[in-house]
Amino acid sequence: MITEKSLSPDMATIDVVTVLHALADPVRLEIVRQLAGCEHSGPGELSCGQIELPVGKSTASHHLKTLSAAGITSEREEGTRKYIRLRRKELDRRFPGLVDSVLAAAGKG
Amino acid sequence: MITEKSLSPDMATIDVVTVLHALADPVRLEIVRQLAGCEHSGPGELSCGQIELPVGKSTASHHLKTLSAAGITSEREEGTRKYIRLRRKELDRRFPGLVDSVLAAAGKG
DNA sequence: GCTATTGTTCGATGAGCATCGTACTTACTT
DNA sequence: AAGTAAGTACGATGCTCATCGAACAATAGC
Repeated sequence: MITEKSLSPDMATIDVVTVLHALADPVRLEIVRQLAGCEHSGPGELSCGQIELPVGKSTASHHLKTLSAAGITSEREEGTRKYIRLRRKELDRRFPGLVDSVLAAAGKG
Repeated sequence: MITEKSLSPDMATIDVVTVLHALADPVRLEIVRQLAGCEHSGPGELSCGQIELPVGKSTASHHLKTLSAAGITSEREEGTRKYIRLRRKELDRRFPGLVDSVLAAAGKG
């Protein structure tokens, strides 16, 4: 069975401070990096388990919820798995250059 | 007397997460906005008192210290006043496009 | 010298949050 | 049906931090 759960907030209502706060965490930034990395070399989405993080499952779940609530990611359920992807297009339209510059910045040691 | 106190951290050592965290606060974002606003229509710097904020003096002082410690601003003392400015050039060189995109994003309701 | 003015420091307070482990739910597999 | 795999929910814990007011320090001006 394939369910579509679209709890992602409307882009027009999304606050910059919320986005910045969501990105201002090492674990969440790493999630975004991995999601961006699979955008052009994969299906553009990852299941929770495919994202490799230095924290436990429940903590990862918390961070993924934070990113989704901030409007940065969208989620899609399929069976027991949940697939996450960057809301790249919408983000770029609302906050031009933000994601790109943050990703470039995150790429630096 | 004119003192130069350069407590600003070296740009090369500055962490993206720290910068994002510093920007992820309404008050600090407003400070950055006002500093950016006076860059090309003024001396490029503001004293603490010239920055209008909806918080008390001690809180403003705390936020200014946070921005400086994150490498986003530099400070210059002159008498009893302290003048703050954006470290724009250095930031742009280390994190290209970041400040611009954040400022543009912050300009949206 | 006295008095504003400017900004910092300190202690307290209250809220938010990153983390963990355990228990639970749902779905897939055999 | 029984077991396993994938995530979520919950309660607890401890840290960080935004905020305030009051006291302090340093300088400028009269």
